[in-house]
Amino acid sequence: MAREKSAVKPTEAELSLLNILWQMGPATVRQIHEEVTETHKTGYTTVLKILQIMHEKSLVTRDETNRAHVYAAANSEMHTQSSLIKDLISKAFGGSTSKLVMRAIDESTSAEDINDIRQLLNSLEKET
Amino acid sequence: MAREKSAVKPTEAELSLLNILWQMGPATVRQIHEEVTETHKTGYTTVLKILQIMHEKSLVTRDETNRAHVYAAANSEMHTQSSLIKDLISKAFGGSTSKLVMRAIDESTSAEDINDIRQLLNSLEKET
DNA sequence: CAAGTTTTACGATTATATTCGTAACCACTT
DNA sequence: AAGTGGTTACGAATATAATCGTAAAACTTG
Repeated sequence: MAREKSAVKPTEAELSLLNILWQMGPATVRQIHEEVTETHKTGYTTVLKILQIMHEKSLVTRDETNRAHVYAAANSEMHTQSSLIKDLISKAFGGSTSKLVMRAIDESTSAEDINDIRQLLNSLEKET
Repeated sequence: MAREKSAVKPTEAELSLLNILWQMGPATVRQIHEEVTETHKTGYTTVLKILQIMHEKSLVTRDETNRAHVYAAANSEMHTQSSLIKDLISKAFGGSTSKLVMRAIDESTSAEDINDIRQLLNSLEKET
């Protein structure tokens, strides 16, 4: 059995590019660079290099049909978020989801957020 | 104005030592090494070095009264957990706490965890 | 086609993280 | 005082991450 989906954790720089890809959809290096450089000045080839590395790690797919390759996130935002949370829960919360949630919700959490969460819980209303 | 409490994010190795310190309380390198090596074989001087670096970063305090220095976590587990969550929320959840919580709670979350969270929400029952 | 532009490929550099070997240092024992 | 064992200090080696310069390749246009 081959290891296809080894859980690769994106680095910070990689995650920032993934955020852009999730927002924009498939994009060229130029498009991605223009977007990322809005908030964080960085060189074009830096972005290119990181995308190439992400491709090696299978964090992104690459369409080489045209000269300007088109990159796309290999995994959904949801999927990646879930794995990042699971990672944090195991490394800093002794594996307890409720501890993480309790720590996440503090005095600064907005009323809307709290209502959103309450509705989510209601939707899980099974027995017990 | 000096920067005393610059938000220093512990690395993975550092976090694993902090977990031990939170669990054991102040401890010597030897005690920490014995504990960490239970689950992850590593050299004594490796642990020592990491603790020295953490001391430079002010992640731990060091009592040099006795020959075997006694290290202690500089910040509480709660405080560190909060800052790690805030970091993740900003880097992977567009700043939305509720998105993180919703992603944290999934079908695999235990009934106990869900009840814990529900009770937490109830305790926040203000107006709104 | 020649010149200029855009893009990819690749390697070098720098920074940070992790690991460990060696030596110096200190305390205790004999 | 010499030896023994536990401790810290320090630097080196390795690994990973992030950045960018240079050049070759691919296309565009005059």
